[in-house]
Amino acid sequence: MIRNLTEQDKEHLQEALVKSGQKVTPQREAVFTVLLAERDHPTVDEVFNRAREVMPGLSLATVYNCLETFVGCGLVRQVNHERESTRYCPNLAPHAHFRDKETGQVHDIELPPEVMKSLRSILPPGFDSEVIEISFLGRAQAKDTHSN
Amino acid sequence: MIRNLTEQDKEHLQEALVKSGQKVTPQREAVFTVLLAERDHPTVDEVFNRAREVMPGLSLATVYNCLETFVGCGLVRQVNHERESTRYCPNLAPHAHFRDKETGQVHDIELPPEVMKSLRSILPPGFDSEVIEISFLGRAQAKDTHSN
DNA sequence: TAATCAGTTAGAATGAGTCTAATCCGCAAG
DNA sequence: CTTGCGGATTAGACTCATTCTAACTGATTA
Ligand SMILES: [Mn+2]
Ligand SMILES: [Mn+2]
Ligand SMILES: [Zn+2]
Ligand SMILES: [Zn+2]
Repeated sequence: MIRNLTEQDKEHLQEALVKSGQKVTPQREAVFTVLLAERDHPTVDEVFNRAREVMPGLSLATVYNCLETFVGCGLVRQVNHERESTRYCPNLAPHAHFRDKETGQVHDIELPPEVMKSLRSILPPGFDSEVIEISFLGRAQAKDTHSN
Repeated sequence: MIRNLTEQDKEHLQEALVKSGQKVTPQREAVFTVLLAERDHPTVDEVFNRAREVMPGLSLATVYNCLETFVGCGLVRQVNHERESTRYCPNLAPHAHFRDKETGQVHDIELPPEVMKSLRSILPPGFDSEVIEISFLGRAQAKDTHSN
């Protein structure tokens, strides 16, 4: 695990950072690598602990900073469930989140455009929404090993 | 404002509490009254401040306790947006929440059963969800005085 | 009356997240 | 090369919503 970024991932990272006037740094690469390695919606602490394995001097503050930067330039999404610690998701496709009440795992749920449309359609006139968050809470049959 | 509970509201409160083995108390009545008076999704502090006007000795801890009790027996829903303070909503009909980015106000959005169904339909087999939370973020034309 | 027990209360504790101020470091000008 | 600059990193202090604790209240019961 924590295999390296592909060239494509590196370009993605660099482009998004540079486009918003920021730099690629070893810390940012390490944090981004962690996010792409296991798409299990880790918390800041989980990202921190995983990233430290490959960059021991990394600080928690920097992990917060990197993740904030990534959110700011659209590289990752924040995922909140009730009052739990914020989690991070590098899946840029429109999707909802399903949290397993038993395991706490968070799964991505694909969100077809037709459903998005039906959601937008329930807004009364005068309401304009940029962001729609959808989260399910329930139980998922543990039939996959790869957490996503 | 803070008009009294109707008989129907009192019964609703009493039934839900008794059904889950708890008692009607003056504090719980006061907090519930506040929630029904202005359906603007107040935070704990807002509930606290409004309820104190009519019951000056009320403590913040008790407001937390009452609200937790109400959530536990299904009288109100918690509403979270990102990491902001939790808000409370006594609207038991299925609905989504729309938060106005400008004003911070939270509005209820009716959720037709057909939309609920289309949402459930996007869950892959093996995923069973009891709770679906939908929240919009955007701007609402300020065309109504009654906050809802 | 005395015991019981849920509810209330003030204040301490928790902990995710934010802020601050010092340091680091890559790069460009001199 | 040195030096200066500015963004990035860092440790640790701080915030503040929420939770916890332990004492108290007050109604009900034995
Ligand atoms: Mn999965
Ligand atoms: Mn309204
Ligand atoms: Zn996701
Ligand atoms: Zn509501």
